[in-house]
Amino acid sequence: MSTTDVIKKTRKQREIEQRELLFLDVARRQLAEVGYHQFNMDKIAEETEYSKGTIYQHFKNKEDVLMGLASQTMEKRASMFERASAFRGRTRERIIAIGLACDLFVRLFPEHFHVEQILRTSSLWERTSEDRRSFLKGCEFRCFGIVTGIIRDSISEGDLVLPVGMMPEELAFSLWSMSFGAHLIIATAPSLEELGLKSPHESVFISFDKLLDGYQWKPLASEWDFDESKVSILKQVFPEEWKQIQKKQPFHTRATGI
Amino acid sequence: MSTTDVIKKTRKQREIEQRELLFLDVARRQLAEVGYHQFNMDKIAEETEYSKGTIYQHFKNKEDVLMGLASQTMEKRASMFERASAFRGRTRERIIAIGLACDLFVRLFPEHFHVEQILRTSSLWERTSEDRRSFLKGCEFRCFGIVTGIIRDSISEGDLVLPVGMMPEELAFSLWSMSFGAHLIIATAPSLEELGLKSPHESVFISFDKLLDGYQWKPLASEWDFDESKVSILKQVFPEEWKQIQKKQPFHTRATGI
DNA sequence: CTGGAAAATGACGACTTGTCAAAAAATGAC
DNA sequence: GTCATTTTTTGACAAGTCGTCATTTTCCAG
Repeated sequence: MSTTDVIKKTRKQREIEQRELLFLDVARRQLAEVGYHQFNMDKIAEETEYSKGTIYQHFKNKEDVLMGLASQTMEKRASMFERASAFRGRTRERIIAIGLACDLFVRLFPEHFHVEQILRTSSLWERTSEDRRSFLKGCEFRCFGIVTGIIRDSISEGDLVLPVGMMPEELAFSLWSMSFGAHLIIATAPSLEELGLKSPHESVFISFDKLLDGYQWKPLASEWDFDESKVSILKQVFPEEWKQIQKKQPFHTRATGI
Repeated sequence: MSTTDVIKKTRKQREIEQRELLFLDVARRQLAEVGYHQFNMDKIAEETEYSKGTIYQHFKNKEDVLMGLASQTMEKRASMFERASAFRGRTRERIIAIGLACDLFVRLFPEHFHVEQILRTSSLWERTSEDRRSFLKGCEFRCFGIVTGIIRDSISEGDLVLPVGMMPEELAFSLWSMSFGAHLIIATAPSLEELGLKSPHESVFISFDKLLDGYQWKPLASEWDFDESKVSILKQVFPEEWKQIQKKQPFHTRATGI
């Protein structure tokens, strides 16, 4: 009896988890298709062929659905950061790997990045469960911790000396700001072309390099071929993503030859 | 007759403009008070004591009201950029003046910055009039043009040499990314404190300096006291704003003595 | 089969947006 | 000052959305 109980319970639970994934999948696609303002619960109910009430058993409210999407999104980002950080090389290469992860993330999964934007602007946090809130905070912590970890490594390996009184977190914050700001502007500026920017994604890497040079993070750009490093990183830790992005729009660097 | 016509017409027009300002003032305050999701037309109608229909004579729809707010916001930012750019000093000081303008802008007028966030994330652009769209684009152009102008000046004065093939616009884009990204994260990250960031606004300036050092924008941070420059800039071009910000939360730099 | 528990449903109240026919106000000719 | 005409303002209303909850359906142990 206890065994059947357990089996049935887990089967039921699996069904429920399965369904939650279905809801989120459909929600993500619809969000991408119709946009934030047309996005509504009735459409999700219709497409999944469940009633609205059933959706509301999974999610407290509409914002909670978005928080569910955000959870998947941040999980994905964190896992990409972890892979990037695991690259075997100089610390500056590893931080570039993080930059590459960010680039791949926004270009391969624009829907995910869109969810991150919504997460930042709308006040979803107040209307969601504590569980989801803390999960999301955890992902942010993970990402941030990976970056500060690389920075700490670079200091202990003698590649980097921070200005007096400056904490690794502050540098991590700069990198975060630059990457996030750039990608956000790329995704939302009415017309970067008109402003004279042909390939903003490349610009991000250049400025990234200049910022690291500014901090004197060794080896400096003049002492090392980081374009080659990028290829190594792509081969080693993002082979799948590399293939995918080459179908979409390849990287423009000397080393990749394009 | 023609004269009375003109007088009456302008009086009426003045009334209408006046009313539009009233609507926007109330809208801005309510947006700040209740947030984006509680923000609605009925409340504006109630507080201004006009009917909803009258508001809809001024604005195509709710998004258009937000675009109206955004217009004022961007106008304000552009005017602050213009003042900053007029600072008489080295080109690197002038670009720091822009950074200072950004900092003052977000700290003194958080509601304005909030509108900019909404402008970027929600898709307001599609549902507004061509007039407002082009006005806003114009403001963005103005701001961007001021920054590229300073960069061009720095090149012609020999303070800066861009990497081969790099356009001034790309550097402007980096600065924009960093500033916007940092302020956005500050305004929306659930808890920067927990991540170990005590004074993120200062960090922005430090990274700004490092980025400029990375580009070898002369004079380098090691060759010049830019904290002193900041005080000069505040005195010269932002005296009013400086007073205001000192009431709220003063700057933390060596030169201001805090 | 069956009775009671668990899950699913969708009609409904509350609220918002944007419209438009009707009411009110302004205008100007006499 | 009056009144016909134009302009402006109004708010009731249709349409659409969120989130609830009484009712119905499904499930399953005995």
